[in-house]
This record gives sequence, C-alpha cells and structure tokens, in this order.
Amino acid sequence: MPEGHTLHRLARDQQRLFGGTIVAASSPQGRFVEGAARLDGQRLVHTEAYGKHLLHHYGDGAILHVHLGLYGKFSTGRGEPPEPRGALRLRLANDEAWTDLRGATACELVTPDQVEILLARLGPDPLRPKTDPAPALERIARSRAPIGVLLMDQSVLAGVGNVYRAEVLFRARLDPLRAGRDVPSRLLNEMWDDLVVLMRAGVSAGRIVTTRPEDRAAGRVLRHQAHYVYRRTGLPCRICSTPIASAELAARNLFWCPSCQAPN
DNA sequence: GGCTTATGCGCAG
DNA sequence: TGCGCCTAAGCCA
Repeated sequence: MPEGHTLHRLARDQQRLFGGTIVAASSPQGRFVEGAARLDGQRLVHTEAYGKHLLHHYGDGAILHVHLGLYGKFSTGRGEPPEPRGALRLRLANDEAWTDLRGATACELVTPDQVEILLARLGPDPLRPKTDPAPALERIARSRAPIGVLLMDQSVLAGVGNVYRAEVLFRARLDPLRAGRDVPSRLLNEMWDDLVVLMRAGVSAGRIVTTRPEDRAAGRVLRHQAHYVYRRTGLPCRICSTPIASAELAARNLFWCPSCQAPN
C-alpha cells in the first residue's frame, strides 16, 4: 500500500538488511539490466525515503531511485532467494537476505542533480525528522483549491495518499471541498500534527490504522475497522451513523461523512 | 479459478 | 480528462 509510510518502512527495513553490505543486483525481467549491472557488487551504504520516493546510495556514488506507483511492490525474505518468476524488475541480495521489486513506475539510476530536482518538487514530508511544515501550511492558506486536492498534491505535502487524505480530513471534521485558504490555520496545524502521528504509526504497524480505540471494537484491529471513511461508501459513519459518501475528485475516489464533515 | 479494484503519477490531447 | 502502466489482494463462485 504505497503511501509515504510504506516507503519509509521499506527504507528502514532495507537499511537493516542490506545497509553497509555488498549486494548482488540483477534484473531477470530485463528492463533494468544496465542499472543492475552497475549496482552489482557495490556496497549499499544508505537507504532513505522522501514522500513516496525511495533512494539507495551506493559506495561508488550510484543512486537508485524507486517509485512504486500504484502497482509496485517489494517482496523480501531471508536466506536463499526463490527462483525468479514473472516480471522481476530488480533483485538485490546479500548473504543474509534478498528483496524483489516488481511493477514499479520508476526504477532508475539518478545523479545527485536529478535527486535535487526531485526533492525540489516535493513539499514537506511528515515522516522526515524535524520537518518544518510552514511551506505546506502557507501554500494551503493561499490556495483556492479544495483542501482534499491540496493534501494529495506531492508538491504541497510529500507522502500523503488517498487513504491518509480521506482519514485526516475526517479526523479534523473538515469538508474535503473547502478551499484551502478558508481552513483555519489552527486546524491546518492540527492536521499536520495528526499526519505525523498517523504516518509514524503506519510505519511501525506496516499498515494504515486511523480509527481511535474508542471508535472500534476492542482487541485486534480488523481490516474493516481500520478506517473512518476510506472505502466505506454507504456504511454508517462510526461517529454519527450517517452513510459515508464518495465521489471522484481529481480522478481519485474521495470518501467523507456528509454530516461530520458538512460544509459550513 | 476468474473478475474487480487499488494506496500514483506522467503524459497525450 | 482520461488512459496506461501491468501487480496482487480481495472478493465471489
């Protein structure tokens, strides 16, 4: 589920498994053969994520950039890697572990200049430590665009996807169509703080859970209890029982409670 | 087993 | 605005 928490978790896990070691790289599918050849036998020094982008820094200066897009996935294991099957874009392995990348939108080698360009078009990332949210909040406060669109704009905020968008708006009881400049700045600050908490929890848990304990049954968080509004069209709101509404906004499915998040 | 759907985003037009 | 990417989980039978 590639929102920002997924990429930060991948960066963390890959750092643990491969950081500081020499890796074998290959592209059985054939779409990244030259890149894999360049990485093969290099030391993977450092991995990091910015928003939904993953970067690997290698000992000879090579930088790998991965963007999962909608379909991309890493599968990872310890010990001997399985026989390559299907469209396996990139396999990395050391003596301890392996990881396979499939279906990614971007899997490419980039220069430091290209990294700089990439980062320049990303807004603040709630998952990067000590990030100043001011540029995002100021931009929202100036914009006539709906807050529901702005939250998903990676140049405003990096790492927020459709699930966090819907859920953080619900938790703020905010109408997704309200213009950014009409959202009180206190509320914007609270939403940023909420994103930091929710997305960090997402990294730890490896999935998105936004419901508060008091708003769901006790015990393990079941899949259908993890969200307030995302993919709950027609189901009763957990707070007020009004059926959850959905609509397309900027080519993405938007979910909200028409009562808790009423326009005003 | 098959069908539907999706967490993203760049590009054509 | 709508398509293409081309994976895999979730759902149904």
